[in-house]
Amino acid sequence: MARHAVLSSGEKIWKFIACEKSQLRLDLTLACGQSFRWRETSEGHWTGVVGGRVWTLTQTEDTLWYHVYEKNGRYMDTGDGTANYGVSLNEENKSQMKLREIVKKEEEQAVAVTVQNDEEEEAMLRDYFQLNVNLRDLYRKWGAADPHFKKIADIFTGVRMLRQDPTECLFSFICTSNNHISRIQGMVERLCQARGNLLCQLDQTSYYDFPSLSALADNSVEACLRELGFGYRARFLQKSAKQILDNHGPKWLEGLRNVPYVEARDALRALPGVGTKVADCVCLMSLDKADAVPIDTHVWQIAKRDYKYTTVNEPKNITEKLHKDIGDFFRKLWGPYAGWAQSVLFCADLKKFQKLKEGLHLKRPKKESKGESMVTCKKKRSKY
DNA sequence: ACGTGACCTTT
DNA sequence: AAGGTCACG
Repeated sequence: MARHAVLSSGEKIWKFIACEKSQLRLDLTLACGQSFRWRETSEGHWTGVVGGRVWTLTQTEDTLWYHVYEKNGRYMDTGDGTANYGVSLNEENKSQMKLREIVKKEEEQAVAVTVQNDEEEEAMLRDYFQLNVNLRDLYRKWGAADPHFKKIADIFTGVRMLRQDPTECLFSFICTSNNHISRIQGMVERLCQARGNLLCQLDQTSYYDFPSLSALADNSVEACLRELGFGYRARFLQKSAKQILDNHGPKWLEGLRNVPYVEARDALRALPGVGTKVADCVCLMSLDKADAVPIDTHVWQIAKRDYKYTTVNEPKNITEKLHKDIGDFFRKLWGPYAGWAQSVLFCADLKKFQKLKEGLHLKRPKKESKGESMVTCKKKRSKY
């Protein structure tokens, strides 16, 4: 059985893109809860599915290395040489000259196909990581406008917004309501396993594509997902898929990339299981709305704790008004890429990344947190 | 317009 | 209680 590629083994063909760690940190970007489909398959090596293909990524100081697997789980070599043999051998009547000519032409075609594949793969990664956006410049700008950001940013460099497939993003984030990351990861994995196409197997691990809208809209989906532990979200997923196909069509989600932020967000909110927060996540992470700032309980905590964000009559839960006000607050502070900046602070607040903060002296004393994924916010005594 | 509780399941 | 949403008053 095929194995996961490892850079140090040297036996595999790795391709690469020049990319500094200030522009991209795989460990932070792929594990901060934007996408739920990446796993660290060996140290510093991340394997996941993008664009219907299985990839392993790793990086050195100024290089992003990538490997794409064949659908059957074998490594992609220099092209499909095997497929060409039969054609040549069948031409028994050809002279040696003619045969050589054909073989040469086929080789050239194979090379051309390989080059074309390489270019396509690089383009896919550049698109997925949005490498045309200069993250270091953005950090500089955010840091200049916001001292707290600057303090965090020196450690949490390279946290970059992915440009995810809108269908995967929407249906993954419908799963996030009232939920935590570790469970969401398992649910999304089971969703792909149950309704997505098998792409390849590596080291006993099967990789599946994210299910299509029509696969998700199938009537059997709700019961199936309830069996798989999705709870009340099972119905939201099936109903949203059906509603999109019935009311808009299969290309609709992608089309929202060319629609203004608020309009796209409101369109998404019409779907079952999609409220303001989920809609903002989909806008930011898959629909090119860099100024969408998803406000969840943790971002609210961050706003209160680190930005002394206060409200006259503080509600128990996040209200629609609070969504807008906190969003506007951060958009004013960080500018048109506010959603990207927010994701840096969100990432820095994840419990699994707290060890990176050692040496950074925070105002608040360290306290053992019972929270699963986030640092709990210490309540202000004066308020009670 | 807000405030509240139910909703599935797991830690 | 977990990265909310929906249906009520």
